[in-house]
Amino acid sequence: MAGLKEVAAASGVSIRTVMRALSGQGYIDSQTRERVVTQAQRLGYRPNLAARSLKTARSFDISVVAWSMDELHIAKIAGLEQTLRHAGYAVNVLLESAANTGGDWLENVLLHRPAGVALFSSSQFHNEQALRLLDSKLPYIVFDAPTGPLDSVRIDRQQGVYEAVLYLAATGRRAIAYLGTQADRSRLDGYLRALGQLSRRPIYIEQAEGDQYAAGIAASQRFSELPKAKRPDAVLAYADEVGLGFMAGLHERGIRIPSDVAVIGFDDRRAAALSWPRLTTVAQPSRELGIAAAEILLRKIKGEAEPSTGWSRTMPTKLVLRESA
Amino acid sequence: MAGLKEVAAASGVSIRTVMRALSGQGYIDSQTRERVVTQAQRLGYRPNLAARSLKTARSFDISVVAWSMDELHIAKIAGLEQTLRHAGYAVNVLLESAANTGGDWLENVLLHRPAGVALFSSSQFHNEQALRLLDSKLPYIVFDAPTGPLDSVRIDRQQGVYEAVLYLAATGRRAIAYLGTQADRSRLDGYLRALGQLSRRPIYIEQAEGDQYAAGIAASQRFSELPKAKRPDAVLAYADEVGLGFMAGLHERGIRIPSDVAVIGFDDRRAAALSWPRLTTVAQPSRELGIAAAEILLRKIKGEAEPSTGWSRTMPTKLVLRESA
DNA sequence: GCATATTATGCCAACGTTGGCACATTTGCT
DNA sequence: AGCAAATGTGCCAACGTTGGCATAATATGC
Repeated sequence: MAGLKEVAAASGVSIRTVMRALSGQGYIDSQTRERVVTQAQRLGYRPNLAARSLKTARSFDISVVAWSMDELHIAKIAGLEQTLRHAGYAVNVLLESAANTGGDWLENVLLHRPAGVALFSSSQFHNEQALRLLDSKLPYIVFDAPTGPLDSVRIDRQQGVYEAVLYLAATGRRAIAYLGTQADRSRLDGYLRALGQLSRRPIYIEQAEGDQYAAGIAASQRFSELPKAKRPDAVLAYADEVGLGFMAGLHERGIRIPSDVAVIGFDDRRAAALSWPRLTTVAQPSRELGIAAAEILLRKIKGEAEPSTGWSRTMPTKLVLRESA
Repeated sequence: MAGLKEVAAASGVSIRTVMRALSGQGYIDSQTRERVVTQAQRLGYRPNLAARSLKTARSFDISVVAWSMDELHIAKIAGLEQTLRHAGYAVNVLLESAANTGGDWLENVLLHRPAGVALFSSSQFHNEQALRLLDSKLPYIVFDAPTGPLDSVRIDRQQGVYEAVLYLAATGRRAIAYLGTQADRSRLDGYLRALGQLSRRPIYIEQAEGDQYAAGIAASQRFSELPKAKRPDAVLAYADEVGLGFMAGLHERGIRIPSDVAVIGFDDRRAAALSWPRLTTVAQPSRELGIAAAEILLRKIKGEAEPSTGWSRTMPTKLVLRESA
């Protein structure tokens, strides 16, 4: 309710002086400052952010754009929000699911003139869509963008899988299979790299399309049809959901985990810690990813240089050991 | 980049006329309008929201405040966001976890002068905290507030549990136990109401404090120590996590689900659909809750009456049938 | 005591939009 | 033709903050 004007009147000084007292910039008598600050407090002065944005032609909003909200996004957003808020920015969420206005997402973002944008990559935003960020000249960061010209924070999937496979080998597993699709190279490459190092031949269990849990169950069926001697004794699943489905199918068929087969998932969804046995999995440092994204965004906003190196950042995963492996 | 001024210059009319052309309010020659609209399009006119907010003294932001992001919040936020965006509002997220600035959450909200606030109730925001919303005079809605003076959208937990128990009885279960704490009355009341109707005596399995999954496992231990004849053949768990822990413990002890014991959870977390067997559970209509909250907020903002009835809304749950019961 | 920094304060315009008001033009009616 | 109503357009002030500039008061150096 109270603006600079009211505070000025109450303290018997001009608006300009109130500004100086509150912003701490420029010369000001310390007694005057104290008097003004007291009055501001008493009157409950709150700067009008709209007026400030109008005048300074810059905003303190960051738009976070995602196709849909996913459990995996949340921790990232939390880290992002925390960091940005510390820096005085507010986080604005735009969910671009099909159900929404149908307007163009970027147009929607630009309308709000945010100081920056964070985009969650997904099949809907891949490249053609996301590349438009470059034209917009807005400071931006993309979560988990595919390799390309976009600045992005990513996790090292390849390395994550690599380490998981080595862990399985270290715990005495002889035949380690990869349950996934050929589409995602990074995970597959990690698997192949590890097997190469172990001088073993890869074993593929193809993941069916569609629902991942169902695909896991389907895979367990094919698995159980193998003669016992030829069954892998460890499976690295493309994602937690696949791994959980696979485990469910194994339970159904009386195959024991981890004694008969060890299973490792990927993502560390909450469900991985609530299954039986609890699923060992490769976790992303989600909160840290969010923080890293925020920091990049803030540096971009400040206009710090380093254009040559780009702003991408890849972070390591962490193997979360539970009972399934 | 282009403002009303530029569009006005390009179309050879005054700013005021451009406004009329674009807002569609007041008299305007249709040819002029067309010309102006064309120019606006060509120049990529985007209204300056800050200027608008400043001038009209109202904003089109809604602050969503939560202590932390939770899987269960997301779907609600999605529904909320969708509805609010349709109405021209943007959703602003404030996470008030301990890690944050330490500033007062309400102060933070007020600083942004949102058109309204949606608060996710939690132990941190219970009553003393949330009641301050009333003083703020801001349009607000609380998700899942405890019974009290606050306008809120809630689910009918009592009825949800009631129906779940009746379902268990209908499928031939004779001894239906309640695994939970005495603290939460609504669920317990639903259980008691159902048992009363069935003329059966309640069976309690006390849920330990702390981690819910662990509490479920602990409960399964006590359960398995009962002589077989005295074991309940159905368990209604306070929450999915408890139920999942309970199931895990039963697996460990060779007790079969659902043949020996049926288990029903509460919440329909994602993990409930990824367990083995998949957990039957009481689901909240999350998206609809979000939409309902948004609608209430919008009506409050519009200043529609009905102060006598309040704005609370309770919505029914839905029993999601899976294999665990 | 005077000139010159230094410190302290105030005035004013501007950001882009909006709404009140006034003016100009056209239409409809007697 | 005359007058009122309806239609079309423009001017101007204001929202609260900010930054440039000017002025006033005090301190510093000779």
